[in-house]
Amino acid sequence: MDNTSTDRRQRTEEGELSKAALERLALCYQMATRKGEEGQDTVNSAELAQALSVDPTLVRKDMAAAGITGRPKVGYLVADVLKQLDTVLGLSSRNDAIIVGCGHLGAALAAYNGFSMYGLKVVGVFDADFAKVGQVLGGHVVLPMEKCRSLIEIFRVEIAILAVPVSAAQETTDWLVSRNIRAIWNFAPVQLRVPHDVVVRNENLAQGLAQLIHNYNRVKTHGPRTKPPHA
Amino acid sequence: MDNTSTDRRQRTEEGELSKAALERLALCYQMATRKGEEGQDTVNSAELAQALSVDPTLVRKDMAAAGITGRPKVGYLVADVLKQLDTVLGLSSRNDAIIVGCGHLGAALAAYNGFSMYGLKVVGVFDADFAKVGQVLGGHVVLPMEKCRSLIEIFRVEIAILAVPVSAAQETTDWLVSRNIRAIWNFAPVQLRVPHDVVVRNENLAQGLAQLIHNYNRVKTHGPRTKPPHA
DNA sequence: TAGATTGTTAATCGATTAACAATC
DNA sequence: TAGATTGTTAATCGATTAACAATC
Repeated sequence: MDNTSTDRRQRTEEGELSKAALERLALCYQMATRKGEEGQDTVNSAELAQALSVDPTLVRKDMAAAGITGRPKVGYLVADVLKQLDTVLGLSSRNDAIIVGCGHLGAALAAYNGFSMYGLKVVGVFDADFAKVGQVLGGHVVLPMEKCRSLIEIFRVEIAILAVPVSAAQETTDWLVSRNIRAIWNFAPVQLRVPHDVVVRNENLAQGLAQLIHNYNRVKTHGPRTKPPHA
Repeated sequence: MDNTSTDRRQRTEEGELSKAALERLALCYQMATRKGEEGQDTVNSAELAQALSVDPTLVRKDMAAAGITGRPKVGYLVADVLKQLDTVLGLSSRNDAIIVGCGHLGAALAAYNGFSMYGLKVVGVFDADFAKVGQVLGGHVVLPMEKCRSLIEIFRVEIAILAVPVSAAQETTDWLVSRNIRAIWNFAPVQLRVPHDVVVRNENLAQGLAQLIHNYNRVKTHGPRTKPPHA
């Protein structure tokens, strides 16, 4: 064969990754990071599949969709996986973000230092409650909402982490959108209404909990699923 | 037709709700709660569908699968929806749980008071780090791991909320499982290995973030999806 | 009654899996 | 070369949507 890797690069762009595929790829990224730390420089689809409890074919298909090519008999180069997924998952891009709402969850998020790994830099933390203004959370001084507008403009922030109560969520969202926020990581258990060009990711903890409890009760009553994931 | 509603009740049990369906139903539950608070006593599939950005038919199918019957021209009784979803989502069951790991996230979870709504009662909060032991978080005194075993036995706890670092996650899980924990709400970004009869729900924030950023970048580059959700 | 809304069956669509060819 | 592992095409499966009948 006469090509090395240059001409198949285009495919990367067109692949419409499904939500499920994206989740699996994020997991693959984590696995690959781990493998790298352990000194391995390749991973194969079987290992990844086992860790994700899915079919190896599916992993290979996801890899292909993400524009990652492996080598027969070898697997995927960890370096390739990390580099390409960096791009596909958009992890390599640097983005500024603000946190709005400093209840317990907002405070935890403000103090969480794992975001930087994903290219997110928190440049401001806001709360409407004056009692909270001035507190220091994870190196950030909590600012009043009045300051939010100018900060968004100065840093050209387009990403907001929303951790306000349900009652304020929609209103705050509308305000943020009108100030040019284009992506919202929503921790309030409401379905936000936003224009089509604004991206929302809901992190609905109550929903996650409900699902856990449901499955727990199901297993308790009916026993574990007949078909074990991948023993 | 000659039946009222008694004989179609059985169906409730067999319906294998998919993960996606479960998520939608959890959202329906929230919507119905809201409607109830606003004084409405019915909701129809169109309203719900709009709020969830899905097809009305899908809502009706989910309702049917959950064993909820509506009335033509009226919709679903809010009371019916809440009562039946209480059961289906297992919200009405009361369960004791422990929180393991009291970093920022664990602390936020310990202080979060929304769990009780879902029938979960936190009966103990633990950390391996002695520096954290004795702190009070949301009304709970942080206990050392040594106390964990007996507390699990005394309360017959089967649900654990895991908020330890990645490095400790699998080990802690193995320990908890050996002590008879049967459901784990996992906040560490690792895929835990557990026996088939143990239920795990992953709340992988990094994964959520990766997805948000990916979509944000996509929209920024290619513009919003051609097919608007449900304008 | 006429109209609105549910409930269900059939059609479509997309995602996963199986089979196998390609290739290092 | 023989064997392992990727990559791809075809088959299956499940979930969503469309069409329409049932019913309040």
